[in-house]
Amino acid sequence: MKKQRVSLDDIARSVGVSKAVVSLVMNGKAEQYGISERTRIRVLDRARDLNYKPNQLARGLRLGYTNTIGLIVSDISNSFYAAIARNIEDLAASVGSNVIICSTDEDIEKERKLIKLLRNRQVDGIILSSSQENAEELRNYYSDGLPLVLIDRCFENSGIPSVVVDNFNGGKQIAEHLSKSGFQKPMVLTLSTSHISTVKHRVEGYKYAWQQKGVKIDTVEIPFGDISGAVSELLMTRFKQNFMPDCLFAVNNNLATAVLQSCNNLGIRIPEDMALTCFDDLPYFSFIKPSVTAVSQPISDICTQAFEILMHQIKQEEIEGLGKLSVLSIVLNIRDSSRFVIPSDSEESKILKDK
Amino acid sequence: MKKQRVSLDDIARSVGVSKAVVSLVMNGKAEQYGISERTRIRVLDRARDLNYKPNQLARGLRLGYTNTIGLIVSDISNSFYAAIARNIEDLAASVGSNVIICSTDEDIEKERKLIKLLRNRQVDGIILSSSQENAEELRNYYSDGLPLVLIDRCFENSGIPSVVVDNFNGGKQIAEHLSKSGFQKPMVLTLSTSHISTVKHRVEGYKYAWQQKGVKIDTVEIPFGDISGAVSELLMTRFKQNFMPDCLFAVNNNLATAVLQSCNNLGIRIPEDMALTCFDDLPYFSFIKPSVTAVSQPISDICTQAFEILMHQIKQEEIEGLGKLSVLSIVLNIRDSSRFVIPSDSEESKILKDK
DNA sequence: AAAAGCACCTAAATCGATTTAGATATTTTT
DNA sequence: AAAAATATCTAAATCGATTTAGGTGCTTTT
Repeated sequence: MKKQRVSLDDIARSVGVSKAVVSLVMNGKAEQYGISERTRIRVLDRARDLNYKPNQLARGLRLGYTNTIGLIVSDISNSFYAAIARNIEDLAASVGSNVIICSTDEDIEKERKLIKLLRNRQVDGIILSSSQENAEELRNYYSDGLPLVLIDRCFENSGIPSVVVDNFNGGKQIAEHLSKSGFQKPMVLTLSTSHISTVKHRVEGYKYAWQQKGVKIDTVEIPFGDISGAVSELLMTRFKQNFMPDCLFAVNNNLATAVLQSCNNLGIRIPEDMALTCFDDLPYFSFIKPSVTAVSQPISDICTQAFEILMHQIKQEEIEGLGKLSVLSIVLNIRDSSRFVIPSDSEESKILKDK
Repeated sequence: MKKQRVSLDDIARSVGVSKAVVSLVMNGKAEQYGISERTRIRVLDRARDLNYKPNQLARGLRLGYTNTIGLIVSDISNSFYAAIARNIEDLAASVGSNVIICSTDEDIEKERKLIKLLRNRQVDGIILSSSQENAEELRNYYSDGLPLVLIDRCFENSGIPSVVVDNFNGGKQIAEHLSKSGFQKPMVLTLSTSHISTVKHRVEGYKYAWQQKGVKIDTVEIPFGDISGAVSELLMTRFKQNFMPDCLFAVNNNLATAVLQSCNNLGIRIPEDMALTCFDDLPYFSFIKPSVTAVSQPISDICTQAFEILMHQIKQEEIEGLGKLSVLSIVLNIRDSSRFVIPSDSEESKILKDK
C-alpha cells in the first residue's frame, strides 16, 4: 500500500546496465549515443513493465527548468481571470507546461509572497496581473532574470513586457456613446484600488470624453469588501438626496453585477431611471432584460501574446521590442441598458416604490 | 542580467561554515543542534544580504514532498469550478501549499495524462472531479499510495474518498416543486456525458419524482460542443412540432445559460411559456428578470471536507471512515422562473413572434 | 594529568536524473 | 600481429538541500 517509486536506478539494475544508458534511452538519445537496439528495447520494455515515472523534481533540479509557469491574478474566481487562466493553461499545455495559479486579493504583501514562492519553486516564468502601486520591485525581479510578463494591468515606462487593452479608449467610447445618446448626468463607479492602471485609465477615458462636452462627472469609489452592500447604500443615498445620475459606468464586472442586483432590489429601472454601462463583457449581459452595454476584452489575444513573450524570455531568445507595452483594442457592445428614454416625472417617482 | 541563484553553499562559504549549519539555521533548528547564537545571526544576516531563496526542487527531492497539490476539473473557466479552485487555493495557502490547476474538457485521455503529469511532478495529492466511466484506474492510483480525493463526481463503491452533493435529491426537489406548482409537461436537458454521476443522479432524481406522479418526462441529451446552438435548435423544433414542455430542468449552469439565451432569442417567455429550473446557482440568477430557480451547492463545505481528507492522506494519518463517500445536502432556491402561470391560448401563440 | 563532558561544528550520504569524459571489448586497417 | 577505429557502455560529477554520525577543541571532573 505504500508509494514505491521506481527510479532510473531500479531499471538500470534490473536490466543490468548503467543509469546513463537508461536516461539516454528514455530521452530518445539512444541512437545519438550509440546504444544498441537490443539494449534500447530492453530498457523501454522494463520501464513500461515497472511503470517508471521520471521524477520531475530531480530532472528540474539538474536541468534548471521545470516546465511550469506561474499565473498570478487578483481572484481566480472572477470570470475574467478564470477565462484568462483557462487560455493560459491551454497554451502552456501545448508546449508541455503546467500552470500554478494564485490569487492575491489585491493584497500587495500577498503578491510579494506569491512571487517569491513561485520563484523558489523554480517556475520557468510568471504571468502577472499586479496589484502593486509601482513597478519598482517587479523591475528588480525582471532585471534579475526572472521571465515575467504583465497582463491586464501595467505601469508607465516599467520596461517590463506588458500586454493590456486600451482601457482609456474603452472608458472614452462609453462616455461618448452615453453623451451622444442624450444622457447628461454621468456617474462612474470605481474601486478603492484606484491606483491600478486598468481602473485608472478607464475612469480617465470616461472623464476625458465627458469633459470634452463640458459635463461634470459624479465619481464614487467603492471600497473593497462588501461591494454589493456599498453599491446598494450608495444608490439609496443618492436617490434620497435627489441626486441620481441618469447614466452610470461601472469599471468592472463585479461592480456591474452589484449595480444590477441593487437596482433590482431598489426598483430602479434600467435604462429608464438610470442607464448602465460597464467594462468586461459577461455572457449573461447579452440576454438578460435589459441587456447590458459592456466593453469586451480580447482575452484570447491577451493570453496568446503574453504567453509568446514569456516563452521568448524563457528560451532566452532576443525578440524585437521586448519590454514593450502591447495595447490591444477593445470593443464596445451597445445594448439596451444604455438606450435613452425621454425622462418623465411620473417615471422618476416610481423608483423605490417597493420601499 | 543573468539569473544567478544563491545556494546554501554560497552562504556557507561566505560565512565560513558548513552547509549543514546553514541548513539547520534556515530551518530554525539552530538551538536544537547547538549552533551558537553568533553563528546563527551571521548566517541569517548573510542569507538576507545575498537574498537567498531555498530551491524547492532540491528540497522536495530530498524530503519527498512538495507542498503542492493538484486540482483537476473539467473546465476551470466554468464558474462552479472557478469557485472550487479559489476555495482550494485558500485552503492550500493556509498550510503553505500551492495548487496546480488543470482542465480536462471531459476528455478521459487528457485526464489520464494530467494525473500522470502531476504525479511525475511529485504533487503531494490530487483533488479530482473525474470524467472517467468507472473507478478502475483511479482505484489503482489510490491503492498505489497516491493521496486522492474525488469531488463533485463519484463512483459507486469506488473505495476512494469522495465528497459530493445529493444530486438525486436536488433533481427530486425540483421535480416536486414543479409538480406541486401545477406544471405537467416536464422536460430535462441533460448532457451527452450522461455517465457522469452528477448528471446521472440529477436526472434520476427528477425522473423519479415525476414518475411518482405518473408523469412522463421528455429527456433530451445535448451533445458537447455548441451547447447554445443545440439548445436553440431543440426549442425551435419542439415548438414547431407543437410539443413544447411547460417546464424545463437544465442539469447544469451552462445549459441553463444556453436556455436563457435561446428563450430570449426565440421570444419564449419564462415562466409564462415555459418554466426554467436548473442545477448550480449563479449570482445573476437572483436578480435577472425573471429570477431563476436553481439548486445551489455548498461549495465551501465541499472544498473544506475534500481538503481535510486529502491532508489526512498526505500526512498518512489514519482517519475514521476514510474511503467513504461524503454526501452534502443542497438547497433549492425557488424563484420566479418556475412560478406557475395559468396558461391561455393567446399567450402560447406569442412564442416566436419575432421569427 | 587522564578521563569525561560539553559546545559547536563538519563530512558525507542521500534524493533521482542528466551529461560528459573515458573505459572496454570488438572489429577493421595496415 | 600491432595499431587504429568503432561500437557500446560506465563512472562520476552535478544540481541544492537535508540529515546523521561523528569530529575538534575546550572545560570540568576525579
